[in-house]
This record gives sequence, structure tokens and C-alpha cells, in this order.
Amino acid sequence: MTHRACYRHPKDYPCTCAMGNLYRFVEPVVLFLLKRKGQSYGYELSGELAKHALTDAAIEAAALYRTLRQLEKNGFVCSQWDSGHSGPARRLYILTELGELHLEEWISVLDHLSKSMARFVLEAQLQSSQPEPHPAVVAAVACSA
Amino acid sequence: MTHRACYRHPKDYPCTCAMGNLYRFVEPVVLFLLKRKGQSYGYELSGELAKHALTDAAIEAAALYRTLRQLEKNGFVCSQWDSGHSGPARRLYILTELGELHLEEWISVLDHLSKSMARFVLEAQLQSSQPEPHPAVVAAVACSA
DNA sequence: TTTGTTTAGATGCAACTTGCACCTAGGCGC
DNA sequence: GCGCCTAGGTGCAAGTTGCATCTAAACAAA
Repeated sequence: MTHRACYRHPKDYPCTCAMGNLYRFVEPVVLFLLKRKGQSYGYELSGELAKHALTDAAIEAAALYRTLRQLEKNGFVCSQWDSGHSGPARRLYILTELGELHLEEWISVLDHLSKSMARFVLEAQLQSSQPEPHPAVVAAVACSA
Repeated sequence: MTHRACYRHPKDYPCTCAMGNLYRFVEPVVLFLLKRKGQSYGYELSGELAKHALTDAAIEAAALYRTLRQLEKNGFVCSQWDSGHSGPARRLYILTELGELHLEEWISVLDHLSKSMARFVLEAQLQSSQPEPHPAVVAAVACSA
């Protein structure tokens, strides 16, 4: 999930290339929650992820903790231990300025992706409502469906 | 990209769980193109993928060939060699009935995902236009941004 | 005192996906 | 014979995922 430069598209184009793989979209949700809450820690975030997750697949605690460390390695968040409370110490995270920019990038990418998915769905639904595939083909291929 | 059953959500709920990981969304686009064209083969599909791909990241030929084999293994398409033309033989694919159903599932999932992404973008943009993170927090954490 | 539960963070590993490089082979033009 | 386009494919390193498992602090109950 490193932040690679994209050489395929013009600068400022909301492409997904520079985002690495999309996976479960953990990154943008974590960045968003950190921005809204100001600060938080893994265990707390894991409780709120489900409410904001982009897919219905549950985000594993393991994936969350690893994402947070990765974000820190990339300079998008920074952390410090917090022991001023009962229970085990928490690793408190906050967004860096770079992290805010990264969130903006993610929003742009997701906006773009959402629209292109909606377009695809429309086109595919239109196709589905068409009569039948292609008459010449049905007989042409003999493999069992 | 196996087709796993989802035990987390009610039947017919358009969840992504059963779809495995989302990756570059190669599967739905391939299924869609096969449905629209009636039949096709890898090399031809690779030329049209870019026009319908859901992300801007180019879909590698390698990924496409592997996806097609995977789809066949799962019974969503079937194939046969076609040598009735000049040039090297082509592996012709067509959708099975199961594949049509799988495409419907994908459309439902992508529709759902597109909407939940659009919601997220709206919420995040709203958050961005807010004054400042959270005044109490800025001073609370001393790590260098 | 010992045991169990909740909070909190983290790692180990097998299985899988990806991107890149690279390979084989048919047919055609020069 | 050589290069190019068409066509399908593999090998491998690097990365991600899901699941199981682990440590440890604080506290309540037996």
C-alpha cells in the first residue's frame, strides 16, 4: 500500500494507480475517522469501522492494526503511547498534513470510481434487459453451459 | 477469486463477502463483455478492457488470462480452441448460465458499492469543509506533523 | 489467591493476487 | 531469413488477507 507515483495519467487526475490496490478500502475510512475524531487508537477505530466501511466485508482487527502502522510508515499519521487511563496503554494516532492531503486524494479517487461503477451498472443493466445474447452464437459453441 | 458463500448477511443481500477480494474489478468487466459480445477470446478482450475498466489502472494481459482460466474453473465461462482463421489459435470463451447469474450478482454488488462510496465521499467532503479538526486535540499531541 | 473477562496491540503463516519479465508459436511481409 | 503482429501462457518476488494465536494491563468474581 505504498504511495507510488503514477506515470500513466496527467497530474491531478484522480486515478487509482497511485493508490496501490484497493482491497477492502480500509485506508480512506481510517483517514476519514481520524480526521473527524481528531485522534483515536486501533481498538476504538475497530468499533466504528463497520459503520463507515465501504464494503460489507468486516474489516479485521489485524488488517486495521497493520494499516495504521503502514500509514505511519508512509507519514500519513503519527502516533504516541497513551497510558493516562485505566487498562492497557493505547497507541494514539493523529493525521499529519500529508495524511490530510492523502485523504483528499482518496476522496477524489473514490468519487471517480463511484461514478464509473454507477455507469458500468447502468450499462450492464441495459444490456441485461435486451432480448437474447446474440442468436448466431448460441449454436456456434457446443460446450455445455 | 473463489465464489465463497457469505455467512454474515441474509441471502440475496448484495454483499461483497462472497465475491472475494475486489482487486481491479477484472471479473465483472470480463463477464459483461462476454455477455455483450456473445463470445470472445483473451487477446480481443484485452483491447476492450480499457474502455470499460472500473479503475484507471490498466488491466494486465497476464491478469486477464488468469482471470479467464479462473472463471472457467468456477464454471462461469467455458472455452474451446478456435483455429478457423489465420494466425495462432484462439481460446474462445462464452458465458454459462451460472456465469450470467454471477454477472447479475456482480452488478448488484457494484451498485451497492457505488452508492456506499458516493455516500462516503459526500460525508467526507462535508467534513473537509468544516472549520478545523478539533481544537482540544491540536495541542494534545506533540508528534511532528 | 486464583481464575476469567474485557481492553489493547501485535505477530505467524498459508493462501492468494499482482506486476513485471519473459517465453512459445503461427502467419505474414520484405 | 528476419522482424513484426497475433495469441496464449508461465515464473517469481513482493504484497495482502484471514485466521489463529499471543502478550499484557486492569478488574471482578469465586
